Amino acid sequence: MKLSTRARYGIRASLELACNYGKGPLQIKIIAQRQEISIKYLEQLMAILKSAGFVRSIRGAKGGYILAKPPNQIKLSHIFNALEGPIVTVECLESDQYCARAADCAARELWSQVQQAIVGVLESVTLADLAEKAKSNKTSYYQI
Amino acid sequence: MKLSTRARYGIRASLELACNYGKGPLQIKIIAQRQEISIKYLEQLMAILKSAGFVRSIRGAKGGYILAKPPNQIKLSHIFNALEGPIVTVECLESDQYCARAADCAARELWSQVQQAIVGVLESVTLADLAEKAKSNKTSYYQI
DNA sequence: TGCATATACTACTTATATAATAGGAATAAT
DNA sequence: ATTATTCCTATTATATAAGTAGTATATGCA
Repeated sequence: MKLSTRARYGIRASLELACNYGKGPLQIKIIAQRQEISIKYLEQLMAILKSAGFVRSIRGAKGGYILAKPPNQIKLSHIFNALEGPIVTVECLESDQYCARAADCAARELWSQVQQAIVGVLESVTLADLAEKAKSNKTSYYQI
Repeated sequence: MKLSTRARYGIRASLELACNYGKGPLQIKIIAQRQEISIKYLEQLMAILKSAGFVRSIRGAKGGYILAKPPNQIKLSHIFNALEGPIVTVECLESDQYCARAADCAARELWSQVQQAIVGVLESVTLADLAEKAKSNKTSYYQI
């Protein structure tokens, strides 16, 4: 039950952008260096975040990425969802029709509770919350 | 963020055993049939659960598997842990020494919260709880 | 205009884990 | 003996993650 690097890197990159909000574009190169992520790999993650509407890109010299919305309007659940797909612990939770036994399934209820717990946390935190915490921490590191 | 079949199948199999508790051994064949799991694959999962001490096996004709402890003494977190390894959303949570920035890392805090949420649910439910729910549900299906 | 700096796009590669499948050995009941 | 069961080990297929690579396109600035 480990998270993929997609979600981890993507959220760390978004956090960099949140901390840089209002200060102009931030280059992939810089983010990759600070967060120790492969530039080429991060490119792909940024493309995902861009097509999901969370970031805007500015091409060419002095270009880079900026958040498309204020950090306090971006919930972690949104970013997570864009990078890893919907938070679904088991497929049968996606639809009542998936399995004939869904209505009476005790295991399904369990996974539903787990899923709700995860969603609950990610829904309750915005990029602004995270950025504030990162900035208030001594060394301003926010890596994983 | 999907669970592996290991955890899903393994918990459903354990639930079968919990529902059969006190009624003698239950054969893999039966469990596999009820839960629509490959017999050979389930064999391997039961081996894991056995070496983790949750089930006992009785070999030979009329043999099968029984829970090694009463269902109310087996938390779902224990079974999950045996099948999927420790519930750790990111590696850096396993030790403070993993990453120099751990102490001040905002992202790490987030994943820690998510992890706690998951663990919280799985710690709060026992096999007995699940079995009771399964039995009280109309059709006695507890699949997925 | 030309050069340096960025992102954009697409394809490829590699490693790893999951999810089985298969065959036969060992054990126990009748 | 025969049948039913678990036990053990090896193999394989598939998917996904994670990263690498190369080239095209856009922009700022001297």
